[in-house]
Amino acid sequence: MEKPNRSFYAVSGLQLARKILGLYLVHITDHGRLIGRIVETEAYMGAQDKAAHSFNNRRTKRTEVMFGPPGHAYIYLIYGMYHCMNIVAAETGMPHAVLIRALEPVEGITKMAELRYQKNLSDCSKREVLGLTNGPGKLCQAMNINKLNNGQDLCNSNLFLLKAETTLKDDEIVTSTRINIAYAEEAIHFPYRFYINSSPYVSVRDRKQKA
DNA sequence: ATACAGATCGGT
DNA sequence: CCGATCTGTATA
Repeated sequence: MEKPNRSFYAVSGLQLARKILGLYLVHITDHGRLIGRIVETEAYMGAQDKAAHSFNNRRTKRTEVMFGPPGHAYIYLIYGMYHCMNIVAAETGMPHAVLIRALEPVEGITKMAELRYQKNLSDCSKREVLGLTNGPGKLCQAMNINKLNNGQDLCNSNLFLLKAETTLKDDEIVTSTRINIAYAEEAIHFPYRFYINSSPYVSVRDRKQKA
């Protein structure tokens, strides 16, 4: 499997959100390789998107990475206790990003269980196994991703993507509105969330999904 | 210097 | 549904 190059990421947030579904997120840590397959994403479209931290080109210490070149990690602390990971999209100066909302655990699952629950994978219930990475905060905990990874270059660090062997068909993907953005006015209704319909690791399913 | 809300999660 | 927990951001 192959690592995407910089130009892979130099597309709009919407395009990238769809494009990275099914790809693998890899984190090489001191305790081994942690790998998950991306099964749910959300696009944040920068200046024009009221749900985005970079809405209206708000440029602060926190949002700065999103204004940089594509293919870097934007990671922030949410609610004082969890982290969320995004991948910066689009060209430099255009602060698009893609939030990774859910993974299917692939490698290092035992370690993920320790990081999430401080216990052995074999002692986890089925519910706990499904809860390993089915949410943006959960997957960061399981993958040992935190603010220290903010700004890392996915083209040149221990945190990166790998392309999948197979590509997904459009009818395997559900498009829906984004989660927990009630403050975002008209953007509440934008169809900027994507997930693999067959995956049991999706965080929230759409009530009336078409595909 | 102060106020306040948040791209979440787990327990009730 | 509620509370945890704390930083980023805006306002002054």
